[in-house]
Amino acid sequence: MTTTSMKDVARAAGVSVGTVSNVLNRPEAVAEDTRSRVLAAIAELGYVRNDSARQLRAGRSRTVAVVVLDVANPFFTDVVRGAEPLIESAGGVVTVCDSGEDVRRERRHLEILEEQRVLGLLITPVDDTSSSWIERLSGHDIPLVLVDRGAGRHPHCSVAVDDVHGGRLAADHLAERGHTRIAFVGGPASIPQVADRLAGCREVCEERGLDLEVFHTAGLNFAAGREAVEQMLDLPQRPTAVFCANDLVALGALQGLTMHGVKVPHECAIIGYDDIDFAAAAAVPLSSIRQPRAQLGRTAAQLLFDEIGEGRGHTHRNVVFQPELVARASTALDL
Amino acid sequence: MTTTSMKDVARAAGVSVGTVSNVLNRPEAVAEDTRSRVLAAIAELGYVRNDSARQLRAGRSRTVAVVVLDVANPFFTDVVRGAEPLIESAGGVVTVCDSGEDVRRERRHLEILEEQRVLGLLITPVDDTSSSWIERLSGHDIPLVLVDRGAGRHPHCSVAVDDVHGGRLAADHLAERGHTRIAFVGGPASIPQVADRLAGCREVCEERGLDLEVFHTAGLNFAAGREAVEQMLDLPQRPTAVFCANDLVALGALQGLTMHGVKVPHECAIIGYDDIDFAAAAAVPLSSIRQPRAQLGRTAAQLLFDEIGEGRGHTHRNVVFQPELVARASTALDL
DNA sequence: ATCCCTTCATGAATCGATTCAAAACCGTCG
DNA sequence: CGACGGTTTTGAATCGATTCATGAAGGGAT
Repeated sequence: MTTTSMKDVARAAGVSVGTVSNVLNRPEAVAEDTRSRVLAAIAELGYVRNDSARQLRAGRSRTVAVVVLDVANPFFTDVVRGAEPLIESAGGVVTVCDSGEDVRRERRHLEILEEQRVLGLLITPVDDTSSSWIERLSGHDIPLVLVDRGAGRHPHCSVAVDDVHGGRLAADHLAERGHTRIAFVGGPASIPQVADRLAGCREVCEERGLDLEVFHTAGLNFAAGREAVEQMLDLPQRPTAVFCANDLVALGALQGLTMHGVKVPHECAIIGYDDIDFAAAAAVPLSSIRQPRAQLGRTAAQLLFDEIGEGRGHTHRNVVFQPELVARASTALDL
Repeated sequence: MTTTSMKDVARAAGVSVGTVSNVLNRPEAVAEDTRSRVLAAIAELGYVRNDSARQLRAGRSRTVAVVVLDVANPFFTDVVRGAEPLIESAGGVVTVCDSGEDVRRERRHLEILEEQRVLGLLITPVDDTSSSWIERLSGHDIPLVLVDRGAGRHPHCSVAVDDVHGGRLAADHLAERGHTRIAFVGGPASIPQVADRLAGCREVCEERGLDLEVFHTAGLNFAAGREAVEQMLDLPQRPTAVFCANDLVALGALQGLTMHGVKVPHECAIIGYDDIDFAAAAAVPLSSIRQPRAQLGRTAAQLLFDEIGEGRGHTHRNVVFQPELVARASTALDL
């Protein structure tokens, strides 16, 4: 090994390792000239602290992991961006893990994070089967906050958005625009956000007596939306409006419809969910249900550090935000 | 601490710690019933390996870090997706660091990664001042591969796309569509990709005698594109075509122009760079210069593991891909 | 019964930083 | 000169997993 350790620095500076450690961690407790001698040795040798050793001693790492469903979805990157400043200013290091909406990938990440003894966790669980693993981490004293998801009866902090309400907003909006045959596109159904948004939509459809056709997809991405509309177009009685579980799906649907010559919104309206930046810039500016993305992240980080700070005697908090409708051309009455 | 260590497991199973370690790392070297006794104890106590201790002993972590300019840019998430499978199948753990096109953030990440003794690094450097830090890591035996960027005379592996050629492709295309007043939008100029794309564009403009107006932006994002066109519209002699340094900027520009009632492509054409999925789905489907995103990531990971495997006697390889033009409506002659 | 060989298990040494009780040092005052 | 108080420095113990030389146990063969 060519790696230089504290021992080498100590030797070069003619002091003990304890002193080198002090220079790094409590410089004020070291005499002026000793300190500069040590710093010189550090620079000279190009010494770099070994984080593994520090962590081993400390028993915890400084890492806060954010486990998201899809890093390529701007919704989640915005959530992460919202959380970062607070974490970093608290001396933490952010690491983002992408579960890809796959329980097995999620579990692999959680295993690794547990082995790494992370400081804490912000997680959007893939589905309900995630919870046993989450309880496990929590039982091993790893503080965590559920993101974009209520805690239900589980003993955790959480920040969520009322997805059922969001689903209602979308359906109400379509109903008010005169649509009576509605398609819902999204999946897998095991993802709570998908289920809730659909539930809200379904409530409204039943209350108002609208037809609802559900298209379940394998994922919440571009391709899924494009494929779903292909199926939809084969239907004898084609829906006149599509509610997509998120904006990526909606943009895919929009592209699919356009490719088949179906005019949006005249022949088929579309509404998405999340209101990512791309929604407003789409071929037909996309109506959507907006969630406070950055605020979700910021609040989650806040709750996490509250929990870390308060320790055992901590009372969990569950914050719920309300989504809002953003109406654009894709559901306009006429252009 | 409530954390259980190997010692606890050893005691519970009535064996030595060495044996527990063997069960975990070379199960075939342990007798059947001893092994199951140990595994039972592990399950019973809910024991979880301490990665810090492992790493300390091993001298390296299993983490491969990917340092990108902007995680919210689909270009980079696609590059990461391309690299992941290979890294994970080699037993590595991927961590993504976002420099946000900011040298200071980049440096902070590099410091931390060095302290963590990462296994290797895939990095898209922010600018040339990054290189001193990169040399430092490299000097400390951390293998790294430059991504989306040639190594120049630096002793590293790299995978890049010929950005000068890409810039030429874009400018040639606009020229062939009859444009003679061209705007370039992108920045900061210190980002090599931006500089190269501009250089290629400039070459063509000089060869063909086209007017070129350059708008430097502070970042390569949506907002930057929108703001740049605001300035452009104030010009007495407005350009008839815009070449944007990437698709995010182009989408922003498209939105800005549309908001001001400028018809694309009739009154102003736009061409972007990267050909992200959203480009094809834009308000006006965006012409762009396509790069092999996933392949960039895959190749980079491949080179990294080659270097790790070959050790000291490794010869660096520099792979360069060629970009290609994807013409869509945003530069169409007429609709 | 002896010797050899194979298969398993042991436990001490090691990685590098942190911590803290104890020691060293220095100036001052009685 | 010795005692004392305050400031610095020391060095051994510690965190938890891995490694490897050593040894024990079991099985055949002679």
